[in-house]
Amino acid sequence: MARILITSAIPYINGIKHLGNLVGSQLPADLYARYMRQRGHEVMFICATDEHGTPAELAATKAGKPVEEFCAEMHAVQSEIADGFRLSFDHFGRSSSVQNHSLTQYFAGKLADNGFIQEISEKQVYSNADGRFLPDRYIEGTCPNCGYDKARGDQCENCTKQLDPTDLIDPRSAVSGSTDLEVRETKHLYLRQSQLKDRLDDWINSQEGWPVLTTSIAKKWLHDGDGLRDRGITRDLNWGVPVKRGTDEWPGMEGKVFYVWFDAPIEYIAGTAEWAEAKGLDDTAWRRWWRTDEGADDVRYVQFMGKDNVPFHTLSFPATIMGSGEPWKLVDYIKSFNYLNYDGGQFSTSQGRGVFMDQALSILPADYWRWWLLSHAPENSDAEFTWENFQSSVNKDLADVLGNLVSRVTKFCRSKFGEVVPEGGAWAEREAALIATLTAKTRAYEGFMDAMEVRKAAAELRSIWVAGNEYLQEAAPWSAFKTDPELAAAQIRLALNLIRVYAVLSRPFIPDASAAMLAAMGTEDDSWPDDMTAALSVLPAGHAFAVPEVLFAKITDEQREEWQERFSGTRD
RNA sequence: GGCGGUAUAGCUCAGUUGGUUAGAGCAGCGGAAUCAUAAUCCGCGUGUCCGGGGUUCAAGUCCCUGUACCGCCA
Repeated sequence: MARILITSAIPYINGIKHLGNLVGSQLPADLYARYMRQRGHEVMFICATDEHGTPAELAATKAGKPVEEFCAEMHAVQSEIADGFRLSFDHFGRSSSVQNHSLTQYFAGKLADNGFIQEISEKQVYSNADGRFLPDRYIEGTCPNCGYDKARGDQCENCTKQLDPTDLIDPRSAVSGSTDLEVRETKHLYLRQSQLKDRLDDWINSQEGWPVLTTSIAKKWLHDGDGLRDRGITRDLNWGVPVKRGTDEWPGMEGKVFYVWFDAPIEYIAGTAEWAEAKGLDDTAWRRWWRTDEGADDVRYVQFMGKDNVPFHTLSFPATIMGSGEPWKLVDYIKSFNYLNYDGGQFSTSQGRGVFMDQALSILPADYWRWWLLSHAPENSDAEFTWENFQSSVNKDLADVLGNLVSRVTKFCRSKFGEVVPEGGAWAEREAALIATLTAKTRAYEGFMDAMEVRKAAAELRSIWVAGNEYLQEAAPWSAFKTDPELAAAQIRLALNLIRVYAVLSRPFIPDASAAMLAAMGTEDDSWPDDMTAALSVLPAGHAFAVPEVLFAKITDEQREEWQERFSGTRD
């Protein structure tokens, strides 16, 4: 039994995430966590909301609420939706937790002690009307290059020229529209990542089998231009982790907070601490997952994220860990994903384009989405969601291949033998051949799941379902019943057991249907089929079962067209 | 502009360190069966592997170059 620590990139608090966000981190992480638990490993699966930063403050203002209240509400909303998708987090934390405050301050202190923090004075735009410094992209004005009047302080969206806020003509606050702006001198802390460049480079190069997407992005940032740059880790904001050096005040940093990207990954650790507190456990309970000198030396740590998050997880966060000079657990494997597009374009949170998590659950059960998203996960390149593809995949795979198999077996048995596993007869060559096939396919499936080859695992699982239909078609118990009822009984006894095996194997992908299948079979035996022959004998003759409701209703053309129309525009 | 990714059957995609007649699912066509959510099973693919060069006994698979689309640029 191994110990596996799994984290999913933490979603930003500012609103409900879309399906592209889900498939890029939380969902594959959940697949892996569920699978590893089923295989008997000790799993710690942590996720959280990423709550700090300017967008959260502005969203709270727009909602007319204090930012703390806004975040608490949105955390509850996101938590409920995660439950709806059956995301099996051991803990769904918050980056605004007291644990994260103290750990973030702790790491900053250690980094400063070891010389990896530098104080730099810089000039930033301050808005008197808003009473705050404005990040570059919250300053608007006329582009000096093309004359576009809604250019942002970081870049003109019209002519794509990179800008400095001070370049803008007639600059104004994007928050209030005020032109009462001034440039002020302010001091910030920088993480000297450049000092750790060689260590990071060696570490990345020593990794075997990481996705190309992960290493290529990391190397680009390490070697592009002047190499890895230092990054500012503080901001002039109210909402965030106050800048402290460990537990001490940090002279000159009064009223400032750590920048969101610095405290967010630390929340993986803090979230585990939150888990311990919620469970009423002491610090040793979470430290054994994170301190290699306190029991974490045998932990395998796997992170899941979309490609936009790769730089932080391959460089910035490891720099924080390494720079601390302490034996905190570094990630062992980074599984990264490309983007999921929506019907010819991008999913867009700001434009409300695509299907959002709450909307998805309002029209179909979680299993439909889980199956489609995972079996089409954007592993090797960007993938695309279309309603036609979704409808045909779900109908064919779930309703026809799996759902119908359960139906035909249970209903046939009920009509010929009643709702109990029939007795009599014996397996023959055909059954031996099926067991050999299922054994080989199950081993292949395990291999793909171990390797986090999500699409391939889904394809293999599907082929395992298909093997059941192939067997039934060949064995044809409906024919055998007429001439040799004992043989038909043996075949159906196997087929009923097959349903239980399928429930177990399918659970990481479609947990609700899996539970329904086990319930219908009247068993709580969810042991993994290490030995297929034994696994297909778990339900003995005489065991009662029930014919379940239709597991997966098909998506009709009318539904598809309606949803296609409903989600084509923008969200309210 | 710089960097990165992707371009394979009508559609969605696999193709390991270069090596037998380039594969899968879906859709389509033909057939079997009738237990089942008209579900299942079997059979059927002459694809300039984006274009053009090159390396090699051998390239979808490596190198150069062109084109298209996508993303990132702290």
